[in-house]
Amino acid sequence: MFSVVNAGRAVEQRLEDALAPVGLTLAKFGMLMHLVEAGEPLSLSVCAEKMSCVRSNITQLMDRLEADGLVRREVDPQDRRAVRAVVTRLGAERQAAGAVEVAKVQTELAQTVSGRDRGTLFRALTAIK
Amino acid sequence: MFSVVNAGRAVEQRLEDALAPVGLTLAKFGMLMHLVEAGEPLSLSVCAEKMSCVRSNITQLMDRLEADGLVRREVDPQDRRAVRAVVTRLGAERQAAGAVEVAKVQTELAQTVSGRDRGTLFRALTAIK
DNA sequence: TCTTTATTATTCATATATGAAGCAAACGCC
DNA sequence: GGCGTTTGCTTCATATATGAATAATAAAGA
Repeated sequence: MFSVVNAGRAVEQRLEDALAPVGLTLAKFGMLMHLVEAGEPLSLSVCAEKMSCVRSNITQLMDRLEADGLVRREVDPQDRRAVRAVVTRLGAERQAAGAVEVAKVQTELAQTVSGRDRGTLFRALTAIK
Repeated sequence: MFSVVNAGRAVEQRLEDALAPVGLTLAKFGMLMHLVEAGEPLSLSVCAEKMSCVRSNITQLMDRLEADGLVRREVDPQDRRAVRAVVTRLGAERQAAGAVEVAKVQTELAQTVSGRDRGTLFRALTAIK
């Protein structure tokens, strides 16, 4: 049980280390990734769902992303309560650079686990909820 | 890769949920567990090693544990720079109660993963560093 | 011995995360 | 239309974590 927790933290740390030179954290990269994937501005509520976290966390994350110039807040004209996150040009570039680093980590980790075990691992881990 | 991170977080959350009714968090329980296991006061540096974290984190964790009355700070007479953490009676009781809850989670999780897969899972996960 | 270096803990700034409380806007219903 | 309820976001308090800077003490070396 603790090996699952430890492995999770180890992978997170490796991702953080890989993203740091690009100027991203795992949280920032994750948010940008979802936004780029969506291809359109997302309301902060939707962002919270995608990131599986509470909204107040997104408020703060957006503050930091906005301070970095990677995202812009935009009021939804249809629903004036809603705020939508728009990825800036710089944000998209940074996300792409981060994706390259993340892919490298993925490749490295793939070598740690044999191909035969990978399926078992994936099935077992996704069964944990 | 992300399945490892997600599974790790899911297990952490289950442990947090299981420990909450006892009045513990995972960090607090982990620290108490190491102290009880050691059977003697540990310096904060040693605590940081056991918890695999930075010392300033332990300073804060001890502040909270001390505020809860679960641990006491004691100056080491041999080395007046050092501070040792002593588990209180209440701390030991709380740790024992927490251990029961953690064991329950362990049992639940064991049922999620078939016996045959468990070995593979453990080997693969502990290989990730 | 006296000075330099290393170790120990704390403090501070910051990042990430949660949950409760609050405000503003939209929605439903009468 | 007006009123209560829900929704969307922010703010605040708190927990966990890191890393840099600092103070106090110990250890090593000239």
